[in-house]
Amino acid sequence: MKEGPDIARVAALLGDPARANMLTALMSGRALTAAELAQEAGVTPQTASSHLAKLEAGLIITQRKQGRHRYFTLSGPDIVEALEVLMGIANRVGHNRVRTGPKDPELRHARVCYDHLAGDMGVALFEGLTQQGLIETGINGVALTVNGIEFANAFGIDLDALHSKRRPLCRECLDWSARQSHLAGSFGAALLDRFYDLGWAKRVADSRIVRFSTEGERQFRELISR
Amino acid sequence: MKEGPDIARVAALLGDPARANMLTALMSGRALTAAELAQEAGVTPQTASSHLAKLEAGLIITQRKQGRHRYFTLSGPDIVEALEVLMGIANRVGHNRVRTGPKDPELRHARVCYDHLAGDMGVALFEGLTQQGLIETGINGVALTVNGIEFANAFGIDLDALHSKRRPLCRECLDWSARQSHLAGSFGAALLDRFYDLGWAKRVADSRIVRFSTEGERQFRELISR
DNA sequence: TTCATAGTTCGATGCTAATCGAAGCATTGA
DNA sequence: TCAATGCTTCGATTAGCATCGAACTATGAA
Repeated sequence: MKEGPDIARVAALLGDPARANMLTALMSGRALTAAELAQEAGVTPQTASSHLAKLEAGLIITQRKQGRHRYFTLSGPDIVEALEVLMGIANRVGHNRVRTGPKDPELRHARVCYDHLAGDMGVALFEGLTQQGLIETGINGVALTVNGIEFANAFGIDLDALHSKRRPLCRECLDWSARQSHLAGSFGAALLDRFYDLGWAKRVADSRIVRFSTEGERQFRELISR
Repeated sequence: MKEGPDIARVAALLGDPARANMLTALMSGRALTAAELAQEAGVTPQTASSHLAKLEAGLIITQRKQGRHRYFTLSGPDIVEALEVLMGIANRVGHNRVRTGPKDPELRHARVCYDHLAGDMGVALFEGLTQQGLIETGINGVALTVNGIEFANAFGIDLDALHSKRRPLCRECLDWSARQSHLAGSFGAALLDRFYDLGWAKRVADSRIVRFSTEGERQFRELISR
């Protein structure tokens, strides 16, 4: 027989559309209930239950019972890493889900993509940071420059805390509405969190829309065009 | 509906045992023929052909026709990355088969992981440097100690030049054959470069194997056990 | 107790995909 | 030209698994 870690078993667990949808929904780090995950995946609760049982048996996710809810989370940062690498490959080889996107202008303007900013604002952020020499795109992907590290600290982002995670700091993510890159990875996520904290933007409930306040958007524009 | 890269499609391609075996065989960097891959996967040539067609259609591998042979290679370094991450997960969750890591003993001994040294030699390097107090592992990752800086200068590594790059100087990287850490980051890469320069080791063409000369390995052992 | 909500288990169904034998191309060498 | 090798295509079989309706368990609230 063959030797080595059984990657097929793990990959097969990620290789079902319903399960992949659930897992990407969990990438935000938030714990979600079985019902929420079922809706996220577009399947009935029974089907979701079966998938969740498989993912748990495979130690991809863990669950925590609380009252009559069951909260699921990814079992470790390596799962996030795997999902991000797979997203990168899917982008490269052009395996994108093509759906005639909702024409909702707010969604096109600013929305969350897992846990970071996407849409026109996300693309603007990526371009602004690049223009200012704060991030650089090389053969190994995107990375913070020395100036970028300074910028992050000044903006109130604890890079050490992010570094300690296994997840890559910066990563490109193809924007489906703008067809350009926006910034993913733990730094991308931290930036969006900071925008929330500063009160520049809020997430609209039950939607992927990120709504910037007038003042918030002004300050955001200033930040990326400094 | 959903947006974004279609992870499931890519993961499903990696999620079949036969295909996963083929892909891991290709991780060595060598181009292999359809027949070799069939044997590696333990399936008949017909079945292998079908799998290879799928992998090629999914742009996971590429083929090169040469005479009546067809040589297959992975389509990019991101595939290697994905396989390594998946191996890490499989290890963590205990989805193992008999032995870990690459089959080829030379690959297990010393190979490149992107641009730094991995395998038994890589792990030995990491341990040796730690033992001598040249690097230290803290909550924020690995860092050079004062003695380590001295060591680096004495060994002919220009730390200032490395510092100017945006890439972290030291970084831990889990070795998938030895299941222990080896040293990545720009310092890890610089060390390997230095080994090449000193003639201690050479990279084997069309492969990830790093081959140390007898004398080179002796000096390497001395360096890390001083 | 009774009802509502959250989630699971069971069973049936239907689809997909892996597998291999047999036959078919294509290339090379004699 | 013929034979051998390397690989693919075709067809049939099989097995696994995703899916959902229906029924069941568990928790909480009235």
